[in-house]
Amino acid sequence: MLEHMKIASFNVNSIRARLPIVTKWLNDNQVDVLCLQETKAQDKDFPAESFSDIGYNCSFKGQKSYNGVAVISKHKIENPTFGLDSEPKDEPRLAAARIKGANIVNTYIPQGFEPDSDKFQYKLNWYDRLLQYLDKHYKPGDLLVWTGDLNIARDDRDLHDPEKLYGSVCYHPDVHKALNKIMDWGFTDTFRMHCDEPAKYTFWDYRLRNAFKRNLGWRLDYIMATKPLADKCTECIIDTAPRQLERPSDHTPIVANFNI
DNA sequence: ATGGTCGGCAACCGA
Repeated sequence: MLEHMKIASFNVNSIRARLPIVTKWLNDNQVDVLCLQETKAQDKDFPAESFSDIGYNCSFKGQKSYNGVAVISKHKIENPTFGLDSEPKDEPRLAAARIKGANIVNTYIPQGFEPDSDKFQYKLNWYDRLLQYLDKHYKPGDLLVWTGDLNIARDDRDLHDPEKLYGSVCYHPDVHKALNKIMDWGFTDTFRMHCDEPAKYTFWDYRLRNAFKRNLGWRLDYIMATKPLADKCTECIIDTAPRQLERPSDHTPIVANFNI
């Protein structure tokens, strides 16, 4: 591990549409690792050269139109892998790697559509399969970061209207149960280590008028760490600076700093 | 406000 390691997560909603925002953000912030979700590009179309030009390596898995994950790193990306162990593997939803001795699992978890749909059952099942995956490949005592767009707001502080939205696919007792099973395996929510305030969001729906300005948002993006790493987490912040630029994503980055 | 806006990609799907 480095003496100092900054890890970030950003759902970009198309890496090609957001390339100027992402490269500017990397130049400004110089994080060690940036995990991306919803890159929405096939591998042949991923702009890897734009990252190597500014000193970053990348590992990515995409598909046409939907999903897609990437790990962007200043350091060597060791043993990059994609997807869950069981079928369907959903490779464009999970990227894992080892960087400077830290294990990284970057996920774009299914949104779930509606509570009574097959897609919601698929989301719940995805969480179960992710727990099996984590338990097979890692131990709670490992240096492990699980990050990404988890498509869940954890509690009333994490969404703008918890009463109205309770029971919707990203704020539902079943997804809370599924996420808490993984948290109980051995993760700490690094943002909540440092901030217990409500209304700190990482996502604002494009479909709500002036959602960002009115702060009608959700906290859906997380940096979870196992105890050995969480003990070293000195800071975790949500960076809304990219929201001020042209054509922002509907999400904004979250960044955690770890000191050895 | 039971609406609304994005991105991909070429008619709608997904969020």
